[in-house]
Amino acid sequence: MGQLPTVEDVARAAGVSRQTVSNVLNSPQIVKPDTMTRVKAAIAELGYRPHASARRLRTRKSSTIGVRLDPMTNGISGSLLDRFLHALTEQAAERDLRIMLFTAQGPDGEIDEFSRLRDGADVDAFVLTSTVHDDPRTAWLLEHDFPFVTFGRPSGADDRGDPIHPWVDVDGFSGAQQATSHAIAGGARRVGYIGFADESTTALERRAGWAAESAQHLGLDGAELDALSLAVVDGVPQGNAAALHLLGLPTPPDALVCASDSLALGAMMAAARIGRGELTVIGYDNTPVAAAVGLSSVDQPLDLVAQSALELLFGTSGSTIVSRIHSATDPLYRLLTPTLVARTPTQLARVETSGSPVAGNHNER
Amino acid sequence: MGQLPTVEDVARAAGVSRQTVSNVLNSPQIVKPDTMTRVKAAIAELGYRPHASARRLRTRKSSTIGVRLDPMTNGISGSLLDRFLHALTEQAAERDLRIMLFTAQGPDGEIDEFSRLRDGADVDAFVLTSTVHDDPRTAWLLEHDFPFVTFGRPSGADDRGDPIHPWVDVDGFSGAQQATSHAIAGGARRVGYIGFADESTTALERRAGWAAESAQHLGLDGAELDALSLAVVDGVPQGNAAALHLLGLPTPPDALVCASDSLALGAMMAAARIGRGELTVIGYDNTPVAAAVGLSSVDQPLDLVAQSALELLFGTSGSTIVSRIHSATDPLYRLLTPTLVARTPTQLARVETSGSPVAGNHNER
DNA sequence: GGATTTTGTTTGATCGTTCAAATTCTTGGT
DNA sequence: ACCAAGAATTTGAACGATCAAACAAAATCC
Repeated sequence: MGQLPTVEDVARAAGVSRQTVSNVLNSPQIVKPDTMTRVKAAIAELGYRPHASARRLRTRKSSTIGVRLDPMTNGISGSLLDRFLHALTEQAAERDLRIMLFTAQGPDGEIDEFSRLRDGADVDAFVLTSTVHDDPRTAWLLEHDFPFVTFGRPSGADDRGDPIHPWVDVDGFSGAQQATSHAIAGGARRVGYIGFADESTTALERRAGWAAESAQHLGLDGAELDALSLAVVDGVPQGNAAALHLLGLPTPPDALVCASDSLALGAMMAAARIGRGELTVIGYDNTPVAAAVGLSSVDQPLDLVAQSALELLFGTSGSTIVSRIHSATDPLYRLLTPTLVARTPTQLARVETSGSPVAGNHNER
Repeated sequence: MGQLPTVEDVARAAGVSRQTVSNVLNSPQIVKPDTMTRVKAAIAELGYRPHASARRLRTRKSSTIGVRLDPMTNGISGSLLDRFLHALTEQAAERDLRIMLFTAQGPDGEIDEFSRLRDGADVDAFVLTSTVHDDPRTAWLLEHDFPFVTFGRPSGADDRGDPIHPWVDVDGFSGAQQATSHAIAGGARRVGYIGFADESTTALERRAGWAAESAQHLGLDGAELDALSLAVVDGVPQGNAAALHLLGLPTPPDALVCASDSLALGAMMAAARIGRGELTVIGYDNTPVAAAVGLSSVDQPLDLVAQSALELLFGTSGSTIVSRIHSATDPLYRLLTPTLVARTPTQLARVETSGSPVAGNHNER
């Protein structure tokens, strides 16, 4: 077994020319059925596979998508992006696309990498995650007219009517609304909300979803809603503290909707501790932790997000970049709807049944 | 701005030949300082970057490492592999290597992908994770003489004296030992252990580390150790149940070492519920969850794992595969030592101080 | 100083594929 | 039967880089 077989070898074995072999692979419709089978047999027998780099050199496309691996571990919810990466890799495989990872220090470093990967013809497009307002990365890519999609809508702009670039996102309004609705269906009359302190679209949307549902079905006004909600930094301790605060109010909430599973986990623990283990707590992102502790959570359809992202770049099938003109029938974005995964808290449910709530205790040292 | 510049363009601009430009990039030491600067200036001015695919075609190397993205989300601990992926990507970037992801259904599908990526010259080597006993993947790669490293030692074989392939692993014995030692230092006299039910090297090692430390410093014999330990499937509910069992014994343990953070989280909750919130519980893998709930945990040095993996493939520097001959001075494996991250359970500790209000601000609007 | 090595640079060939144009084979109409 | 038009296939060139060998220039030797 010396060299790997090339088109030349296959051609000789099948008694045809190079180009016909190439046609069998790339333009099957123009080759006669007869020779088709003959060539295919030769390919199978020799175990031929096209040399990816040679093809890329000639066609000037890499069939590869660049994705930056975010250096910061975003705590529990960080796994969301990892799950997205999984989904993207799988969806990409179905189109014979590959995912190439890279890292970079800050936005400037990332733009450097963009430039390097573009000039080296390493990737055909980028998928960006965790974009921010006025992101310099999207600006650079737009300026250099290089294909990309973002997971997360461009904040601030008119992202629906006239999006400045393709994006995919999951409707946070709907997610929070569903969570709230579920709490109400479970008998809650006052649903509290623990959200993010930042001004991101995500943060605003989710709170708005909770507020709208609460206003419509529980008849709460703005002031009451403000009293029932808190905006904090994401994290378990923060969720814990926030829940303790809300539950300590004169008229405390009888359910809690949280903007992340981290916050929800903290809230869950707080509730259990002060003897309110029965309290409905709903998280967001449906992370493994939520599944592990039996926490209801809003699930983002990451498979669909990945699929939609590829559709925006490559069309409904194939692996060739489509230059997209924004049209009414075929918008430049996809807004997907999340679903609520309802769970019964296996862990903490036992707390209430096992009698007295625990006064947890000091750890020495 | 028409075409991207090529070596030809740079050569013309600098008044030299193609090859000299190539030498400046690949063999800087053989080119005269004078022309060197001239060529470099031309490169900078034209913004030239080598075309990766063309180079790959000629050199028959891709400077790319293939990594399979495991389809199953391994619960809380699954993020360990994601963190490894981050580390690997960063380490690879320092050597101008890239990571290419792929997915596959089962070992056979993965071998298919190996074959495809190898034949297409897409990757120079593979990094394998979560290998199993008699793994067909390593067998295939060895048979086809394709470079690879595994994260995780080949179980069963004489992995140290005469390893059948390069591997990197983290010493589970030491990790469990450190965890146990830490518990003893905290005053524990009977340290319980909740481990994995499978027969993997990992499972055996970690238990052995705990057992050795307990035997040496607490004077426990085999029977006592058996009574203090339990082997279960990984997961929060399992950890919970196991902890309840152990803590319900006539002479219960006064600390628990667990083989994963999932188990530890379950154990922690169980302890808190039955009024033993002060119980020392130690997890494994130092996942975000552990950090979030303030759980001491054994941290695997994933940066070092990644770095070592690349060293085994490419030597101490550079991006060219080295065919390695096993020698005593330069072993074919790396066994790394984990470290214990000691934490005080922030969540449960805060209960006792109980009063302190919320850190977050109210949401205005 | 001339022969010999060392060092630096250039030229043709090549990697494996697809494109573009040229060629041969089919088909069908009159 | 003939010729035009289409279908199927073949041939030369090109993608952008590096390799190998040839060449020119400078440094070393006796």
